[in-house]
Amino acid sequence: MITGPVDIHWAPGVVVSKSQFAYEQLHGRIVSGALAPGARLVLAQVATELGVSVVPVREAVRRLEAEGLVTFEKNVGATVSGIDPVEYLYTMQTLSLVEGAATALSARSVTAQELAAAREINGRMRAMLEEFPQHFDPVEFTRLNHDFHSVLFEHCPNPHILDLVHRGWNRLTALRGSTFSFVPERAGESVAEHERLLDLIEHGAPVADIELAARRHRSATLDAYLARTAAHPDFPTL
Amino acid sequence: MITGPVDIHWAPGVVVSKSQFAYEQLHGRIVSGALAPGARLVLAQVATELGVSVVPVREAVRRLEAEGLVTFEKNVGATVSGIDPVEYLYTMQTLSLVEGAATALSARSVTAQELAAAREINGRMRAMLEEFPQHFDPVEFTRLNHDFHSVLFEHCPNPHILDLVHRGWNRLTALRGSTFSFVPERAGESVAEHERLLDLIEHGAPVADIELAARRHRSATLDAYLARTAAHPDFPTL
DNA sequence: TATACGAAGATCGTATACGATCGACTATGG
DNA sequence: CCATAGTCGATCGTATACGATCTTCGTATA
Repeated sequence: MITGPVDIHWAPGVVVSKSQFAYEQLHGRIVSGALAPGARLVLAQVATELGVSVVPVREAVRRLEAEGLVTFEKNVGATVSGIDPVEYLYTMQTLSLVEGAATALSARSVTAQELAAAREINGRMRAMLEEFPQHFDPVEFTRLNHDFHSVLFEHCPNPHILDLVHRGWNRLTALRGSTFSFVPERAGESVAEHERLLDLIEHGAPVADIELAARRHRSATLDAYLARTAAHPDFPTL
Repeated sequence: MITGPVDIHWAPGVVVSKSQFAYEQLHGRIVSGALAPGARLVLAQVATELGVSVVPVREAVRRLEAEGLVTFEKNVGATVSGIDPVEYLYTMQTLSLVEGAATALSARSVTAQELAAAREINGRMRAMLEEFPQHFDPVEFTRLNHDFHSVLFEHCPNPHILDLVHRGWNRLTALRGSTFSFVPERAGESVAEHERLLDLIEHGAPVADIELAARRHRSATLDAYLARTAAHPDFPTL
């Protein structure tokens, strides 16, 4: 048996530890949906599958726990996190906050090409609604939605805020599936709001306006969700 | 030698694992300043001191790394994080964002007693400035400042946001020391801004106004810091 | 039948062992 | 004297071993 680090060679010259390898494997499978919420992660079993020992796996699982993708219970084990309505509310509200900020902080750095790319993506989203309204695919629509917003916040110069945005998106897409499967009525409004957001950015609107627009855009989706479930109507909002 | 979990009995009925124990020990020593930025954390050495083996210590260190209190370099080791001007900027900006939100979300839940307590704390801060201006103690002033703000954001109903606020404060106080040692000129303005913030909350001002006031209060301190260092004058702000 | 008790299996938490890696120091050649 | 290659010690990364704990399931008893 091989012992020691045995660094897996990733790209030429790049080596990753086994715990990093285990983390990336599990993270990928959770975010991609291959590991669905509720799936149990038995350390020894995962270790065997990945061809490493339990120690790196354990470390990977703890990292995933810190990101909210996995729930770890003492002396019991790890499962891929579920996300109940309350957790959904918390996560969406937090994402609304940090994504609004990231979008505003990025606004001045978005290039004309990127703006055009975002418009093109939004055009495809609109086309999905107008041309094939009877075959609306919420999964694909949600994916495009992610790509659209990525363009707008990826230039965020504050890596802490950007990291929080990524974590929020990961949690939502991995644990909740496609947003627009839950609130399809938001699809049309989203496309229109995207257009307004692009205009604000293009015309160099005050960053405060951009932040508010991006924030509202997301919290409106949360409101639509809450209206459906009628849960926590008195939860304070911003 | 004792092996196995050996759960330390904390309070009656409460048991914590050794990795939790190690985490709490290290976290406490870092936040309290007993372990200063730059201090090396040699796993085997820490393990001996705490009376556990290296595995739980390693896990604790990784948790601290995720919180930004420790820097862990592959195959080299862990050190208590320093915080350079750029990191300070990132952290303050993020804290400005989440603390503003947490304060606004808490505003409606703050009781009259708590409001009075906050006023009392702010009164002591004012007294420090007015009565003994020649013996201004920035450390004590910073502590009171923390207590003041804690009252205003601790009711935040969104635990994710509240957690981010705590992490931000921890990072700043542990790694940077007392804020008002760096920008003593902000002390007087802070007391005045606190008063305005309390008034807004007491009179039930719109949460958006409260959020903005709380956010500005913090970002003004950041601005004062940046004015001193003259670093990154073009960094985008909210 | 329902409940309480207890034993067995699965799984976790931790200790220990050891190869792998990095940084510093030393030696050697230019 | 400086640069470069080689060696050594300190420390990390991972594998393995094993006691501790939780859950489950069967059995006895009211």
